[in-house]
Amino acid sequence: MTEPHHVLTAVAWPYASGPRHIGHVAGFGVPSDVFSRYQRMAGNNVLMVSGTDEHGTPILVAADKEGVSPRELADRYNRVIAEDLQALGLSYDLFTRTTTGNHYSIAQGLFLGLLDNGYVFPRTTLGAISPSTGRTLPDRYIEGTCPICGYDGARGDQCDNCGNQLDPTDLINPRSRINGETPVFVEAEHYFLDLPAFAESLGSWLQTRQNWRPNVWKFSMNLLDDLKPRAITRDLDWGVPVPLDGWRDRPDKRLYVWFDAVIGYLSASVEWAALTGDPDAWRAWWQGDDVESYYFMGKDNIVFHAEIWPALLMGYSGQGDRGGHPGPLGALRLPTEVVSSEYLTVEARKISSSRGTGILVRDFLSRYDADPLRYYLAAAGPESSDVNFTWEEFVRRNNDELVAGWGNLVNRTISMAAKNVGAIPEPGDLTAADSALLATTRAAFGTVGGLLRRSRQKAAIGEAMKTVAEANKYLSDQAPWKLKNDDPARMSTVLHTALQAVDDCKALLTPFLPHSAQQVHAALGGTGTWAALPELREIEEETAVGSPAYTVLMGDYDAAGRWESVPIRPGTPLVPPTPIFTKLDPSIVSAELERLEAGA
RNA sequence: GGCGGUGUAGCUCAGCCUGGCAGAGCAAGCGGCUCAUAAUCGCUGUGUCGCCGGUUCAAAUCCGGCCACCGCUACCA
Repeated sequence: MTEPHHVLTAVAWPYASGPRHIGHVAGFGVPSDVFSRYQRMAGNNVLMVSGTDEHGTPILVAADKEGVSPRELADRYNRVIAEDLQALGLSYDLFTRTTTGNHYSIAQGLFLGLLDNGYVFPRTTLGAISPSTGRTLPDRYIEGTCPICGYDGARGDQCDNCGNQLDPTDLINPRSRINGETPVFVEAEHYFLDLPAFAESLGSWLQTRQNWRPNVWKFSMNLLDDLKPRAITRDLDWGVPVPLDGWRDRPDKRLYVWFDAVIGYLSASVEWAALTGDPDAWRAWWQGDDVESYYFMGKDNIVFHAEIWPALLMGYSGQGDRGGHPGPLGALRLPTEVVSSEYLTVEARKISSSRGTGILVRDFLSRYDADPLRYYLAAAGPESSDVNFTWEEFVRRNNDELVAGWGNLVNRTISMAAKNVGAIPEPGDLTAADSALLATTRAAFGTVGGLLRRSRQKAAIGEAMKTVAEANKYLSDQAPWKLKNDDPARMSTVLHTALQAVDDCKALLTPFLPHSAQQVHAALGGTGTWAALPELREIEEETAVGSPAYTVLMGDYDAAGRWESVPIRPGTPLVPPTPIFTKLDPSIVSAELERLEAGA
């Protein structure tokens, strides 16, 4: 791998039907940010993009329920979600939304490119329609009596009682779950993506991707066995218009939300380039020879990122089984890796059946800091299997690992140096123990970095915390507090060495804990920004859906710290620090459990 | 039904791809230190590695079968 190169971090788009819970950010948010921050520190050119996914039936249903327009609902939750992600310190180069004029035109451009290359075709299908609204009624919004087992609450796609898959036309007495009315089944013309026309090209591409997490790769390979054409338009009045004569102005035909949502990675990249004043800048992350792209999501999204999105990119680029030619934007690069997480459950044993309630990000951050949550999710997140979040474990990890391990190391080291020297002390000759500690922290940059490049984040933060333990052990062994009177020169050397180790640990932990890394940076006498944070910015633009302005998350992250041991400067003034992490009282566990039981 | 994942110490999990005396952290016990948010450092115990069978000199690891739980199954996004 030649460095520096261009790294696209493509983060799954949260659906703007409501506020998101910590399970969502465990799957896509924190892992993608840890990865991006590391890649930037390692000197690569990172573009991290995402946004809120704002089309589709669930948003219409939620909006109707509240008596607001879908746009108003999307506005509200776009704002809530963007603020939550900002509070977590997720370093998006652009977090935008799917209801921008730019996104509409890019999505339509991909549709036309695919049509032009023959990978999209029209077909008449029988679909369920809500008679009162004329909108497509997805299978899951239809319920009725199961024709197989007689269960009355069967859904249009599957019976929860007997587990059989159903077709909504099979149901006895079908009715809409939204308003109880009887759906009508009508023939309608829709466009389909010809997935079977990608069977060979997807298969040979996946064969080159065997370094993915094994479950993701196997799952993707299995999908190839049963590729069927998939509808990419719907009978809806909310979404991206279909860019064809006779369709464009129809209020009841839109691109299907999954189709426009995955295109968001590309449209957000283009939007970012336009916002930064260089409209072609996005091409470096989509068309260069040194491009790597990593897609972060929960496991329910594998099919879209390992199958459908690559098919769209191939089709547009003229690289499907039937060939073709690149669309107006040019040929586009396929994903380097699809990094999928499993699921985070919350207090599963105690709460599970009650209502499946989660913990909202906003709720969590109103009472606790972002870094302890980031720490928990990085150290104990659903990286390779489902994991269960418990408040007891959260308190333990915060108190015993963050506060007692890392926070205390920072505090004791800087306090001692500040009180006894008042500055970073000069080192004398290093003993074997001094050199060994520094060699350990320096080596950790290679170890931790290697694990992060391979999406092994739990192991990576474990290795970083191991260096913290080494530094604590070094202080116990060298006992600089005993040297104050007898050998002040040796004390200075020990403190210098320990402070250097703290500075190295700070760098190693920065991808995981940006907020506290910045505090440690300042406590060590550093100035300026070490770990940059995202900010909300207002964008003025006439969009296709009539909104004069919208909010995005952006940031300037390039000036931040480097992934290497940087020598500290003796003489830098130090003052006794204030603790960077807050110890939590164990009583919060029962308080939070009660809050959960109350069914927020 | 099909596909994928998970099952290892009291708890949370790593190890399995590439077989070699069963690991880490926490909790528990003992001791040291006192710079630090009573934080820290050292020592100590713990296992039918879900079950049954196979391959092998050797299996948590490879193969077959079974059980339990979780997820996906394409019109939720």
